[in-house]
Amino acid sequence: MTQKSISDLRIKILSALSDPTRLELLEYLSGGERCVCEILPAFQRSQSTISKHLNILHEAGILERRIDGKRNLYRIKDPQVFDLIKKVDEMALVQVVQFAEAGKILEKTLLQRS
Amino acid sequence: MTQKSISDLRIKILSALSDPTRLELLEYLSGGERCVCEILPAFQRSQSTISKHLNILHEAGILERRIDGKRNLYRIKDPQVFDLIKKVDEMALVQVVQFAEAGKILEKTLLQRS
DNA sequence: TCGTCATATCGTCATATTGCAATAAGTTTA
DNA sequence: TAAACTTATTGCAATATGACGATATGACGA
Repeated sequence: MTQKSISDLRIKILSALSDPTRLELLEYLSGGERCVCEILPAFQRSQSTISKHLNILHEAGILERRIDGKRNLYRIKDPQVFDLIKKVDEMALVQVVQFAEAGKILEKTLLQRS
Repeated sequence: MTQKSISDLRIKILSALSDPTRLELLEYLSGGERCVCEILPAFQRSQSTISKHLNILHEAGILERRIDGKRNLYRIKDPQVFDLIKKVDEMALVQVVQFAEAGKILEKTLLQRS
């Protein structure tokens, strides 16, 4: 049976989110359930690549899949994932701001010297 | 100059967190600033491996490094990282619970059939 | 200045990940 | 049942990652 320890799961979730295409997929699916046929034209990737990315998100328990006739529909399973991404963005933003401030201080220093 | 787009940064942050050793390092450092010489004996990994992991966390802006004499001290730079990990754990927990519940339902069904 | 301590960095191997084209599998339609 | 659709899966090449031992670097003490 598949081991489902919290530690393994959190690595799985974090790894699933560590890819730009997959983050874009989540953003796309934030608009609601979509079938692969709708997703494909929205992304500049091969069908197999998109399918695999969707599967990785599904395996991580982030997406849910539903089959309807010949279509496979994916949707966000746990919206908490967006809180998580928001948190990451906050952290990233702090760094961008710090970087910008460092630039200003450098600029000021150079001006004072001149 | 290093490009610092939010998108790149969030992938960097998420990738940095997608490794069990690095998550353990963060937990270890939640106790406060520690030098590498203290960290090493607490982990079953080679010195070069730990050093690299610390550097990845540093590059992602999660750790801060301070040199004091011949020692290198690392500490958590942005404690928000723990909120983030907590959020991941919540998501992981939901899945574990769902998994357990599914097991119970299965069990109940089997009992009813017998 | 030499040796030692503490740590980073390099070179290398094994493994994982990502991307694509090709193919398979399951549904619907003719 | 065959053909057409839709999507997953497979097989590979290219690249990234993680681990380790070996080596380099930088600070301190003798």
